[in-house]
Amino acid sequence: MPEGHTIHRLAKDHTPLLVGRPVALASPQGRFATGAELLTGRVVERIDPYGKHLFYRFEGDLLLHVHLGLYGKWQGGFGPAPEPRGALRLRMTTPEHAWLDLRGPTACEVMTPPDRDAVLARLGPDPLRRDADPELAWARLSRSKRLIGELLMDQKVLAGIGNVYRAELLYRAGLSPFRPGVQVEREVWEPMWEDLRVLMRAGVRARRIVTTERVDRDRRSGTALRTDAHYVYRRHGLPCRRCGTEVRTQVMQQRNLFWCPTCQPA
DNA sequence: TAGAAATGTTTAG
DNA sequence: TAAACCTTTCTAT
Repeated sequence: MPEGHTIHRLAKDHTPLLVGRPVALASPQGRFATGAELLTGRVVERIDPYGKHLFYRFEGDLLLHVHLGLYGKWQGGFGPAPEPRGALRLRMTTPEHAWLDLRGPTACEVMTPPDRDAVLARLGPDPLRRDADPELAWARLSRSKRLIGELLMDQKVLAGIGNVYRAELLYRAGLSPFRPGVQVEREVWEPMWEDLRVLMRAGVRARRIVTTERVDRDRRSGTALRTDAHYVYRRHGLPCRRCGTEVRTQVMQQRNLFWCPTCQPA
């Protein structure tokens, strides 16, 4: 689930539930017990998504920082919350009887504004944010000898992109993951940035990553085909949707990379 | 029941 | 570069 589109979706979903309300926090698992106690009863002032990070600002200049990591998950509902099962890091409840459960995050911690600024300082522009400066990404990308497939995963270059968007963005651009950043032309990169914004915004709306035209069509007709959502991601060994060449995979930047050697020539 | 994998990041060596 | 960490889910035995 959690690339940047998920984080922005969560901020949109949680804002009407939490902002302006005093929230009760509990940590049935116990690992966030102290933080939950510190924040309980405070009003949530706003929720800011940035890359893969979520910041819930509480009154009193305190922030709840959440990073879902690889398998963190939020679930929620209205009415009586279910009996806590398994490892439940955090449960938030509102006076209106909305509840939100957080499991498995990499980060769930209380922060001060300077702490948050330190986190933001490590992030490049987030394509989903209006205030994103694409020149910053270009500056870091175009001066690096590292491979474009590595650079796209670096949150200091671009914040919010993950392994699915990396593979799909490169495929749609017809660009080899093995091209060094310094050898990516500006005329190639600029449309990629725009495409990434389009894809990630679509991901926020659809609540999942959809990069293929076929799925766009199917969604319009109300019959989304889950298996057709991607061009290359996790399609290792299957024929490329456009040319039929076998999609390849190899670990790059600690994650499985997928690409079509014909559509993305080295 | 065990093991692997998953849309991620940090720390150790 | 490798390992650790957080949790769930699916597959194999």
